[in-house]
Amino acid sequence: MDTRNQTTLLSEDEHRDCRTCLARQMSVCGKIDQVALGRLQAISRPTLFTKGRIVFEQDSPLDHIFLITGGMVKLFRLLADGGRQITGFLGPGDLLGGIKRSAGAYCTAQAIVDVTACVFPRAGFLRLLQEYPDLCFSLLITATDEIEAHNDHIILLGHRRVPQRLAAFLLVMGHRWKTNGADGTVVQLPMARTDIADYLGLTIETVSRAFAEFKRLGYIALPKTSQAVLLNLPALYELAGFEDMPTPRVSLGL
Amino acid sequence: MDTRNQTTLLSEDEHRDCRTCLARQMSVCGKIDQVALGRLQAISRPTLFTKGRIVFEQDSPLDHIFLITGGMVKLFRLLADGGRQITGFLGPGDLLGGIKRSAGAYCTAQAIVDVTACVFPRAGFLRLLQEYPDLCFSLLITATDEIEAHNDHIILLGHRRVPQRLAAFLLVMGHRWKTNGADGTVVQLPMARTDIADYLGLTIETVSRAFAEFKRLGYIALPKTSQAVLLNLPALYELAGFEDMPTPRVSLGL
DNA sequence: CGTGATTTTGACGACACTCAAATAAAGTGG
DNA sequence: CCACTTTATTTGAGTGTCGTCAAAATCACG
Repeated sequence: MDTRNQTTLLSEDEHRDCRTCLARQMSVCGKIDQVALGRLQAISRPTLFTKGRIVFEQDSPLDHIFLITGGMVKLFRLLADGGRQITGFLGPGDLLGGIKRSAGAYCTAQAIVDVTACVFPRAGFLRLLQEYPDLCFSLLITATDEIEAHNDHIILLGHRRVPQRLAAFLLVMGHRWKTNGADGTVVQLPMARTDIADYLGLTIETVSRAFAEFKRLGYIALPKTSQAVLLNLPALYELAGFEDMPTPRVSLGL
Repeated sequence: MDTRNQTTLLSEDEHRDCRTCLARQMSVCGKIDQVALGRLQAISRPTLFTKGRIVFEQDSPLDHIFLITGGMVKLFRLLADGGRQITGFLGPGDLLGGIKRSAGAYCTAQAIVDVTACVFPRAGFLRLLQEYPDLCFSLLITATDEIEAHNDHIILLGHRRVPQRLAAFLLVMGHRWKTNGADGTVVQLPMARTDIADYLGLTIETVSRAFAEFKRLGYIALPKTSQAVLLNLPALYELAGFEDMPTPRVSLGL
């Protein structure tokens, strides 16, 4: 995969004003007053990360904070034994970067499609955090939301078998990345099978077989490998163990 | 197990002043100024939860916040299929409760030994959070620490086999609950095998077999079922995949 | 259209789960 | 304090799910 430095600043006309930003309505910057928002925008640099680009790398310094406005990023940690655990897929509205630490990122962040993000210098962002308690509180809520999401993932890995894991994955993906107008039954899967496997704690073969089984049962269709159509939502909900979908939230990547 | 209401306020002489509290040096209350600390102590009710007592229950309102000063609590979530995932074991310095929500606790918290805790009314605690940004920021750091700890747990469940999981569990337990003077080679295990199993995503039989195998290999000794002595730390570190132990931190339970 | 990477399918084996029984520990009442 | 009950843990035997290894098919890209 191409991981060359393909970071570019977006030109002025591409740099939408915060007031018209789609990500804002769901993210932390949508929960602060005009003054704080102005200060935030003043230190932000809208940036494009092309597909495959490493946003930041595990164990390397983290001097920036990123607020994703478009595209998708995967977070993963490489293990000593050569394994790889993907800890999350992040999209519009999600925050990632050095909120906690300026050195030794816990994991690597990589764009799986072209990604646009507001980039803040860590120092400036933390200064705003001190000046605007609302922003700090908003981040605290985001962080506790993230802990809850991680708890769901822990349950998935600790107590669910293959079909249950894939069903939950498809439903969450369809729900969180619902594109305007879509009802969540057409799920875009921009990540590779390897990524899904490493996210669900499985092998690619097992993931592939699970997809095939879902097709055979008529639960889904796969017009493309990167696109699933959910044909039997009740069955998938049943498998995933969802009574109702979790309320929309934003993630906080480290 | 006895889960009757055995909550009692500690008498005045048992209620140690914050200035002499052992938990304070590691917890959030150790990172705020004297004024904020005074306000915090003013609304705190030191409370005893006897062994087996439910501190709060999954899906029930959460009108309090708890700061553990002694003992150990387990957090778990009951699943629709009858399963149970333990998401964490909390001890002195750890926070739990309704920081995010006043209704619908994510999981149940239960004392596995007698537990002492400072109990704060949620409303009052949140008010202090707004008035003292330092406290809010301190909690944010605690929350991001917790996210990182959950990431470790996700890796454990997603990519580790049985011996690796148990080795990691024993080392973390020995490290985090190190009693004064001890070097972390004598590990207290106040939780049942079932709890360890549900924490590590295994069955009790598998956990028991793993303990037996570690004994056979001379890695550990089990003077009592609730106490392990680590005899071969290098081997356990190797298995757990730890280069060095994570730095001490406090947890944040929801 | 051809090349390389990704995904799918197949055969086989191992690790961890299930079921079942024995042993050990903890709690209870005389 | 001891016999008894109950609960927790250990040990054993057999099974199934998912991982491993290998090859074929499909997809992406120039």
